[in-house]
Amino acid sequence: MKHYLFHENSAYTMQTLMPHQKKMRKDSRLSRMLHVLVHMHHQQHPATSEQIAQMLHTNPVVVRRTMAILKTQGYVSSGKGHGGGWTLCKPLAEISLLDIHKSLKEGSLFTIGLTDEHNQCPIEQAVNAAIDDVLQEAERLVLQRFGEVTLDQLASGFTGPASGD
Amino acid sequence: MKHYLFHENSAYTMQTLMPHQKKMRKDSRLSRMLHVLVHMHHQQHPATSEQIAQMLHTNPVVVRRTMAILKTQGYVSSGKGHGGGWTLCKPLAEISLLDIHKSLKEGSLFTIGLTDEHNQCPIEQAVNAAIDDVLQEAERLVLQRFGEVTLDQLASGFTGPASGD
DNA sequence: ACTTACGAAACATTATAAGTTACATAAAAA
DNA sequence: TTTTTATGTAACTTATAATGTTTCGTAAGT
Repeated sequence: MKHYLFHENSAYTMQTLMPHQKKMRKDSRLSRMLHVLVHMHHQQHPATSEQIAQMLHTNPVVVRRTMAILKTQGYVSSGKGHGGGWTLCKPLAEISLLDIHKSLKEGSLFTIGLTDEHNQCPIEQAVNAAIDDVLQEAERLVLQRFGEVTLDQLASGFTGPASGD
Repeated sequence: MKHYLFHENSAYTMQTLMPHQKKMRKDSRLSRMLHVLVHMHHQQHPATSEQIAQMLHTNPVVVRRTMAILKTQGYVSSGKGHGGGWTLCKPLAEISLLDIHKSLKEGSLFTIGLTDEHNQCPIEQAVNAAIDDVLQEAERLVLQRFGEVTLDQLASGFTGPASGD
């Protein structure tokens, strides 16, 4: 038989019912990599993982891990030893947000998931179809918009015509 | 000094560089609750957490936890003891996907996050603004679409005019 | 040779939905 | 009244993926 420790402050009800924002650990690799790539364009010499890590407030291993992905896609190259580091391989104008997003092979864009889709229940299927329709449409929109923005636009502070909304 | 055990199969490189889909634990509460609400409409007597749990392939506590949120919003009520359980309080036609989505107070819709937004770096700000613009537009789309679908439409297998696309 | 920097493995941390166990409480039935 | 049924809730566990960290190997330049 288990022994439970009970605290005075109610915990779960707070977390479940109270209207506060949840803060899931998000995938910030896209944001980070875009930031890095634009910076790289502004300097002539290679950027070391150490320097990039300081810029991103993280550590060099995390930087290498993510940059390695972009390397396989040909967006950056790396050099070892003195004077080594990361170098941009393409002009910013030829890299879109979509390119980097796809390179990072992030999983689903959404935190919302469907229930088991192999279920035979027609109601569940209708529910899943309805949600999925919407999410797929939204994803298409995101990918399209990402494809329209190239990194040179970010470099000059230009964020697109819909910026102000 | 730490001692490391090295295995034969390379692990990290596989996970980081190989193009396989990631499968994060998603928030399936929306899908589950919609499923439940439509089912509830099709039966006259209250549904117990136990029955619902079997339908959703989970357990009663998870059901109560999520249903409790919908209860605070007036979509369902609960009764204790014999003949108790959960009862639908509104006609399906008056409940939209958006209503339930908002009730669940899910955090950000997206798995993509921005890097620290208080940073002064104009490049980072431009990057974040560009990503955020797109995500906000996509979120507006999702909320709008969710608002257009009511649960009675799901009950009859109707998933909206954009279904086939 | 020495230093620098990437490459990579192994492990730790974090955050959140989901899952689970335990017990209290209320309501209907026996 | 006692028993059974069912919700209410706390506390704890698990699963998952990005992130963080330590350590060692390796290549390249000084």
